[in-house]
Amino acid sequence: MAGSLDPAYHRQGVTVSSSTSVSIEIADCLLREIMSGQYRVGERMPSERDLSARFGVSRGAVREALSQLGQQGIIDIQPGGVRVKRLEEASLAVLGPLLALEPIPDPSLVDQFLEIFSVLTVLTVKRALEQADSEQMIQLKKMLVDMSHSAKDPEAMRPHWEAMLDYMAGINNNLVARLIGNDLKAQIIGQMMQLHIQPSLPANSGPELVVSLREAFDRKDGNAAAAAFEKNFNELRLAMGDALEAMRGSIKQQVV
Amino acid sequence: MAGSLDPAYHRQGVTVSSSTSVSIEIADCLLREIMSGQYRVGERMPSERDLSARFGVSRGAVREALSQLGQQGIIDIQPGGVRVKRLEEASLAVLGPLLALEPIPDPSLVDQFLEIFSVLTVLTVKRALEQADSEQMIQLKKMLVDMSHSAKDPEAMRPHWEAMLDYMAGINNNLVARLIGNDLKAQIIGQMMQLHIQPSLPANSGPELVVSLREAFDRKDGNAAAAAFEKNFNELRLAMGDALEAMRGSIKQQVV
DNA sequence: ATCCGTATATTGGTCCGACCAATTTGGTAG
DNA sequence: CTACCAAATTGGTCGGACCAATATACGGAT
Repeated sequence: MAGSLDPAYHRQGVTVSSSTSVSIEIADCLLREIMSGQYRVGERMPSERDLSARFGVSRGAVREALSQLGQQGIIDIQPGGVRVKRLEEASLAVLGPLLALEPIPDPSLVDQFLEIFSVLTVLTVKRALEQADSEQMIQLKKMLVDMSHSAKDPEAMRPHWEAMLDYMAGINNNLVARLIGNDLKAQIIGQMMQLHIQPSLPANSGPELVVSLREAFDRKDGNAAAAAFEKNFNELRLAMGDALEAMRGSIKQQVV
Repeated sequence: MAGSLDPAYHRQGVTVSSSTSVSIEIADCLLREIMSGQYRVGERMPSERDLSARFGVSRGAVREALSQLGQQGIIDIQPGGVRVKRLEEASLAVLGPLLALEPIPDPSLVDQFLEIFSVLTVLTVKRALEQADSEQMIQLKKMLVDMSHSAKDPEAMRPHWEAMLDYMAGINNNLVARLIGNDLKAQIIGQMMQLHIQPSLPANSGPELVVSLREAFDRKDGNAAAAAFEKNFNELRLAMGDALEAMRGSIKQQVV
């Protein structure tokens, strides 16, 4: 029974998005098995043929699944056998699947993500203000005005928040930072949205950010603007931690 | 002829590592075509069947190649057709192939990488010293002593440098930072090593780092240690830029 | 008993041909 | 011009087959 993939499960799918291909399911299942320590690091995994037999799918599907895990850097796939690598050797692409393993994302992992995201954002903001020309500064101030209109409502403010950071990322044309940001957003924020996790920020958080940014923009002070965002991120980290802990507490109710 | 993959090319391979599988070659070729703007963003690419016919390989191989590019986030692969995405939407995994497209890595891209790597390292160092227990501090000081013995030779110092950062990454157990670091190292540093790019740091760079770190370690001052590494990174960025420019200048000689 | 080289078995990489389901596309009727 | 429907296209999967590289087990030499 272990690891079998009966048609019913295949059709249904756990979440609303039932458009999971077989290979993705296999990859997810294998990732779970690896993370549960079922295969020791460095040890050989079952062959593609064995896996295809065990899951009742074709070898091609298993192959695609293994290819995904290989690109995520959690297995080393070579002629002669597939070997499990240490998690520390993996690629950033494992983060998403890793968080998806449990219904509630690991709070510490989310906090780690936010810390990194904060640092990258701070750098982007700093550089953006340093490099912005007068026209871009006008645009930024314009966006800040739009943002100020919904500063009291964190949920309504977020689109403006994201738009401004995206615009700044465009000014500070650092492709590496952008790519990392894409990965982090795609892998984590997407899941948080799916779970409807809405951390409750302090009521004065938004207005304070707007005020600090206005001042920083007027002086074209990158460090000040960066500090404002950093403060905002720190508040977000605290709120997110509380929100996740709250969800953890209420999960038993859902199970019943 | 365009885009064909004759057996001779397959056998030979450009670099020393001739163990490139067909699917990887296809992926590389397609990436070049995409980056050269051959397919407009959002537009449909040739079908898997067309590509397999054009390259003279099986559809399975093309499929694996497309799967790789899909995981790198540069194409969106759905039933109905494969579409090209914007580079800004891609994943961090494209960095390696992107740098490998040209014989000499793009200096500005390398500098962007170093800036990000610097920021992440600074954070890691700061947190590591904040969280280190007494035993770990002893180990750090021990590593610093080893480092000081080869401080004058940048090349001999690098292993100690990496070992210390790796140990600090272990103390500051931030998996996200670690995974990003893995990706960046694997994708960029590997290629730099392969090209034997050795930026010439200022002679006093190493000793200065050692002195600053010793002082910071004694005070268990994370900010000071982080600042020392940041200074070191800034010097590295300058030196790396010079080295790459020099290589760019001498490349014409190689071509002749 | 230990070590080492060879032969066999296993494994990943590729190929071919086929079918299905979803999407796209084009045309047709309103 | 729009809305809708049917055919063509496309990705996803399947099964079987062969090859080259690797791993493993066996047998001989020390």
